[in-house]
This record gives sequence, C-alpha cells and structure tokens, in this order.
Amino acid sequence: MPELPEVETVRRGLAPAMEGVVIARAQVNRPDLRWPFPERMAERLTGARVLMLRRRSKYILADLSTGETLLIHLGMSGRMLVSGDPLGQFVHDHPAPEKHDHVVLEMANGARITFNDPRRFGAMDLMPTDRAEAHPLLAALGPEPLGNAFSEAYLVARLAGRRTPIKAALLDQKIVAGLGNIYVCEALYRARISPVRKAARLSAGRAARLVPVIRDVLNDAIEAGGSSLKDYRRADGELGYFQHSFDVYGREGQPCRTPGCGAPIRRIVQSGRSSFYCVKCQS
DNA sequence: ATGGGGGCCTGCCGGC
DNA sequence: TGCCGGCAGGCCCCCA
Repeated sequence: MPELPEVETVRRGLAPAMEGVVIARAQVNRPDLRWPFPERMAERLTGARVLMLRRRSKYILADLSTGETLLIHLGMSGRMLVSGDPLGQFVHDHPAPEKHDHVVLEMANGARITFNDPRRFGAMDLMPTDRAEAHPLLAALGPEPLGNAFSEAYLVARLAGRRTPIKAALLDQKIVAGLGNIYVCEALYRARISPVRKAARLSAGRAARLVPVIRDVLNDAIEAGGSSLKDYRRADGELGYFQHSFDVYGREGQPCRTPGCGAPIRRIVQSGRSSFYCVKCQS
C-alpha cells in the first residue's frame, strides 16, 4: 500500500511509540530483504535512542543517538505493527508472531515494532545521519510533492523534451518523489489529463491544474490515514492499510464519477503497470 | 540520455 | 478440492 500518504501515516503512527525512546533490543530474523541488511544491524540498533522519525519520499528515516540513521522502505507489502504501547494508543497485547516478521524492535517503553513484509521488496539500511541524503537510494530523488520546490514552473521544466507518457513521468521518482501508481492515476483523473499524453505536451494550463491537484490528492489521503489512526485502538493493529475510495484506480468498467459523465473507467497497461482513467473526461 | 521491459518475491482471486 | 494464470501499492538494472 505504501505510497507517500501511507508512509507518512505509518511514520505518524510510529512516532509516539518510538521518538525519544531507546531500542532495548533488536531482533533480526533473516539476513536480508531486497538487499542484505547492513553489517551487525541488530547490534548497531540495540541501545540507540530514536531521536526523530522523518520521511523522505516513501522512505522512513529514524535518526539515532548513535549518529546513525535507520532507513526503512516498505516496498510493496511491508507493514509496521505497533503493539504493547504504554501510551495506550495502540494494541496493548503483543500478538502472536506471524510469518514474514523479519525485524522486531523492542522499545524501552514496552512498545514493540514489528516489520512484516511477505514479498520482501522492502529494505532497511544504516548510514551516518550527516550524510543521509547522500544515500544511494535518496541521492537522486526529486523534490517532495508537498514541498515548495515542486511547482508548476519546475514541473514544466522537467517534462520538457520528455517523450514518455505523463503517467510514467509522474512515477519517475527523480522528477517528483513519493507518487505511486494509485495516486498518479487519481491525480491525472482529477486534473482531467490523459495518462497517455506525452509529458512534453502538457500544456501550461494542464500543468497549472496538475500541481495543486497532486497536493490535494496526497493531503486527502494523509488525512484519511490520520482519521483511521484514531480508530487504531480497536483496529487489528495494521498501520498503512486503509479503506480508500478511489475515483478511478481499480474501477475498470465502473461508471466515471464526474457528474453527467458515467462513461466506463478504462484500464490500460503502460510500462507494465495498470492505468485507470476516463476516456471522456481526460485528455 | 531516455524509455521500455524484466526481474525480484509471496499471496490472493477467479476460472476450469 | 486443486492447479494455473494473472495480478498486486516499488524500484533497480539492463538493453536498445
């Protein structure tokens, strides 16, 4: 599930259980996820205090008192479960261990953070905090879509000369960092832009619509995640998996929700990934 | 340089 | 019930 809004929601869910808290014990159940874990990861985490949880694109960064930063990526199927939280905001009792619980952090406040990732496309790494942005996974990332650097002028400049479809361009993390397949589809629908339009042929008007729409889509999703966090106490303990109602994503054949339209949502494949859009509304 | 496709993994769902 | 193909929210890497 993890695109930017989901990662941000996970970060917010983890923060009260982790920030300012010492990692009493780190349990690492396998040598790798997508890549090998860093050398002696469990030892380097044990005893460290988590100073702050940050997010960059779809990565969670935990700055530690040791001068290192823990990088966490959820891949396609990664989840972070919080249990035993003494603040009473989360599930109180530790659940039984599950298949694919790859890393478990026992916090000094009694909280337990369990990283579960069936497909193992996720990642964890450690790096010096003062050189975090130079990490190979972060160095080439484009601007945050919710930040000031992501503007209409910036987007137009970056799309100039690009013959790739706008759909693929927005999924390119070097152009803008944090969008994934769902929110690109949703943003293009809201901005009434066809996913097959060539990036370089985005008119000024369309670009002007697109930037604020991207922000709105992401903020709406973060807000929805935040509201689901409040219900977390009676939820089953999963962070990052929310009921969303999408306008186009996953709605192939269903009627377009634009008032007066109702045309069936079409699904096409672009660079190996599904795109959903309304042929009538988006051009 | 750019763009397209393959591959990494497991789980789930629909069809036969 | 079981098997099989297709599909999945990400991203690196290779090739043309």
